[in-house]
Amino acid sequence: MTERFTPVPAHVHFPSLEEKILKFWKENDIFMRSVRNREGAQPWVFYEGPPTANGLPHIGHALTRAVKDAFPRYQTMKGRFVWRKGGWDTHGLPVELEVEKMLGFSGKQAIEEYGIAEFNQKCRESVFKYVREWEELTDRLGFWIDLENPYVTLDNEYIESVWWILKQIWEKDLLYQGYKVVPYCPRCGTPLSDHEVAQGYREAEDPSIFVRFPLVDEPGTYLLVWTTTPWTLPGNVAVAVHPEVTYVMVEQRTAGNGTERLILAKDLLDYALQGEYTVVRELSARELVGRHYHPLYTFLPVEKDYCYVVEADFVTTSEGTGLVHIAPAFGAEDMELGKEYDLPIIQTVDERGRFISAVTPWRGMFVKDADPLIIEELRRRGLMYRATTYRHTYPFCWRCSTPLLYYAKTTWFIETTRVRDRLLANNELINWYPEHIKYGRFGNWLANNVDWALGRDRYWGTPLPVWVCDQCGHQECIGGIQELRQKVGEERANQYKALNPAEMDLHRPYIDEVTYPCPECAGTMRRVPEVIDCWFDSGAMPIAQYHYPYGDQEWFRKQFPADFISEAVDQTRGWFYSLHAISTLVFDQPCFRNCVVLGLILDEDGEKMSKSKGNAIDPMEVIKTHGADALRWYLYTAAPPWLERRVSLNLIGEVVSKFLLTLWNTYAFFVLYANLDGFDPTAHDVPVSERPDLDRWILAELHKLIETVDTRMAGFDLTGAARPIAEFVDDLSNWYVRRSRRRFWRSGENRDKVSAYLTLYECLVTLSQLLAPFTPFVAEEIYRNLVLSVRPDAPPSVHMTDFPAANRALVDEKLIEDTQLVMRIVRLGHAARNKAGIKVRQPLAKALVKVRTPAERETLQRLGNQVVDELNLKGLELVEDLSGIIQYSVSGIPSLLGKKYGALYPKIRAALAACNPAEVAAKVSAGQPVILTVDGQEVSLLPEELNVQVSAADGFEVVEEAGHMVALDVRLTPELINEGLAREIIRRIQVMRKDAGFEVDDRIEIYYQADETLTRVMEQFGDYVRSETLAEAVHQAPAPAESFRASLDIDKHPIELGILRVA
RNA sequence: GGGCCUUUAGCUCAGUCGGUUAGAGCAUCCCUCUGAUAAGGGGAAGGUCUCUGGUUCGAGUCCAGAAAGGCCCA
Repeated sequence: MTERFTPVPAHVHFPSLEEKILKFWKENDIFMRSVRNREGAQPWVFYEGPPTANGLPHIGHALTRAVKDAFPRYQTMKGRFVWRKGGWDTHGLPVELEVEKMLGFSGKQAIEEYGIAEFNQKCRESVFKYVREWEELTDRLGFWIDLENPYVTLDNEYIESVWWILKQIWEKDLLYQGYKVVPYCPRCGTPLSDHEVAQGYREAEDPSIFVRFPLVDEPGTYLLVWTTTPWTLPGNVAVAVHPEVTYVMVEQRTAGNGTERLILAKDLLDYALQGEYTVVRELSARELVGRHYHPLYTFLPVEKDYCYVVEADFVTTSEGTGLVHIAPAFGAEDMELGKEYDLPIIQTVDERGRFISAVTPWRGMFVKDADPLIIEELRRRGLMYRATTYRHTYPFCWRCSTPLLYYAKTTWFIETTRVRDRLLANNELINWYPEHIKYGRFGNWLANNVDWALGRDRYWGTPLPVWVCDQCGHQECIGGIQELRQKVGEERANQYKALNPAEMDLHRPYIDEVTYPCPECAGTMRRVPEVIDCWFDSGAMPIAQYHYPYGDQEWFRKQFPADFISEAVDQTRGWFYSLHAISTLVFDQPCFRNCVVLGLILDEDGEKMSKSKGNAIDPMEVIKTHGADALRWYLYTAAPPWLERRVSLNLIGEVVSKFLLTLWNTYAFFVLYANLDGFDPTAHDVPVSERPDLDRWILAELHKLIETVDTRMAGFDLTGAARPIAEFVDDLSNWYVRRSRRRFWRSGENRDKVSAYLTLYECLVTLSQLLAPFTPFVAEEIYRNLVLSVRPDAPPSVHMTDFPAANRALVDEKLIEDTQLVMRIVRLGHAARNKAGIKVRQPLAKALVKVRTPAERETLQRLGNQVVDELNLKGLELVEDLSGIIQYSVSGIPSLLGKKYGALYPKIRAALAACNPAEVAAKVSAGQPVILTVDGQEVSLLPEELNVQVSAADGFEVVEEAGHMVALDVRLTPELINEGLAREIIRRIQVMRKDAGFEVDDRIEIYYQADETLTRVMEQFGDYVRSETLAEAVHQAPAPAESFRASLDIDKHPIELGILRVA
């Protein structure tokens, strides 16, 4: 007989199975077909956040990719057209630094000597260094995304679109050059944007110094000023006080036995001062404002009035002295304040972070290195009051770890502060998962928005397309290649490598060569030297990935904005912001409607995984050990995606044994028996209403599950969707199949068996579809075997099918509840057996069951056969009253009584404990109230407010839970004992069949020799033994030599058994 | 210094509206079932629900504060 379904091995190696499925997908182009299948349907737009392939992917990337995959697969099955274009981020400082490291460079000078062209060529090669590993992980994890036609941020077309965007911003007059304090990396020689700074905060130990600033009009009196950056003192131009802080003047003895007077905030006396002091008097801020002090340094000539006390709201009294040193060149707030008071800006530091030559004592020194020398110098001059150190978090360059300087320089900005309200308004239209990101992390960030520092004084990046006249300073922003060619002139354009179509490269240094005549004067237009922040590149991807507006505009409009994006939480101020900002700047609308923010992955010890710690788990290793489905399932179910979670090989292995194998074996069970029976699911139909309770129950659960999964996936709740599937698989395997097994074993055709097959078949096929977005491999395998084996015209892949639709009519909630009751009674019965120490194989006469309500009683009358069967009983009695074999104890139900009686409840509880429980129980079962006197007050407790518990037994074993009670009759008769022995013999023979390697449907002959007891059992239960073991004959005779034999001891009775396969 | 998140058994996680004895899986131990199963069932052991205070008849749950860890900002 040929098998209808491909036989399923009981032992499965998921990684190999997945390789097979991958091959199938590839050979049949299933991914693209699943996408194209929905062509013309409403698009559901997904954006890929581009990774940089100059580092190896780690487990966190596996999480991101697993999440990014599940929703598009689901939406595709829901009928949406989900285009999935891959992308690579290729520009920026991280890339340059890798190359610098490789070449052994330590700064910009080395790069310029090496040659920008050669350096950028190396960058270009470096960004795809690990692209194969990235592709392998992507592919092997089953992340369906088009990596054959990805967008790449270094492509000329991509750059052209970025230029177009910049021009839009330029035309709105939001792109400007400003002299501002920016976070600046002196090693990289470039300012960083806020979101880059955000990447690099670390604990650091800095000087903490209290410096005397001598007042001009009051010799011997000093402003006591605190700072952690001594190197900024040569740039000092003012001291700020808070208008509402109370200041004091104190007197202290000096080392030279004289006295001095210090001024500082009253609240900070203890923080700042050492030794004894006397308070001379209090001063208001107003008394201090405007008073001049002697400049600490005069390295640079100053023409404006400076070195006096000013007011500022940002002064705090949480630390320091309440007097803040102001150096506009080295602090954003200082710069603002400087503008307000028209203070000079004293720039004492060059672009490499070293003192300029005018700062004679420390010229050429890196400023941080000069700190101790400055402290020493101040000490010599008697201006240092106190110098210690201070631990705090301080920003470092996110890639090269150099401490950043806040440093005033000229650079390019996007005036995002002018669209702040729009940024906030557009954020209102975004659904964040988890929700708190919206007004928390992201919303706060937007509310505190500062202008986007766009320019980078670097080499490998999108060149800033601004040309400036070398004569008159006229500026133009170029928004496209054609536009630039026209400015230059077609003929000349082709002479530039940057513009010649044959070898076009818009990067530096080639673009720097392109000049054209100034339209305003006789000068020459030359490009500014900057490249732009690479975060702008990635934020431009919705537009630039389709080369908008130069590419297919209609396509772009269909693919904007995104329905869904997802990245880790560290992208809040990174990619999420750059997407949102650009979209708001250009189109004034949000760029994505739903954003799933992912938490970090921790190792087994809860430590953050990082390459440097060496505790990172290689995702490919996990996949090779347990498979991609197992990894994916773990990531979906272990915790909601936004929580950090721990990952280990063991935890993922658990998924295999607990979930995947349970599913697999249910599937294997179906195929095994369906093949034996030649069952064809397309050839039968039994209306669900005519199927047995068990079938209708699992179908009710199934359709309820469909609804749950569907709703939750639509609401981006991955974990909420996935976990119930695991519960269903457990129910299906451990209750439905377990309870239905015998129905499949029956020979011949009958309606009950057909019902069972149809039901299990529907469950498995539906499961394969529900699971397709989560565990795409095993889902595919099950689907293809179960469906294509009988319906060759069905879609060739589960991923090309429609997501199942729930049939509400089948969701019989009552039946679901009823079955839960049966399961509970069975559980109590097992507990009772266990308590009595009687194994399930030993039949028992009966169980007495007491339930809580007439409805439950009715349920058990209907479904009690399942209890009898499961507990190996001869009968079940539903009883109202178990007096005689039980004892009672009584308690109130707090949720009811507490609410009703409030503070009296504890006393009621005590009074109840003093009552005779049997009497109370009798009243309760009679439906009468129990009347107590508490605190001289008569209290009437209703039966439903009381809980009666039972215990003890005599010839019975009783287990009770929440009003349900099972009393097991544990008295054994010789009949029952013999039947138990028969079951034991059957089990031993079954084990022998398995050991002998017989097939499940092989027929056998049994030979036995035994003592008197077992011989009698074999005679009495011979037919039973025969039918259970598929034996055609039972011989009381020595087993032939060719049979499979065993000498056994059953309950101290010896038996010799032999089994022989019948041809 | 500020914002947000997390904290429940050795590990991974549930815990609804405040309500009886705080649950499940893994791991350990005992028992058991089994011709689908690497599974299932019953039990033992394992808990200061991070801590302190408050509200309440009653707090894992609500409120306030603190601690630890994480992320982000200054």
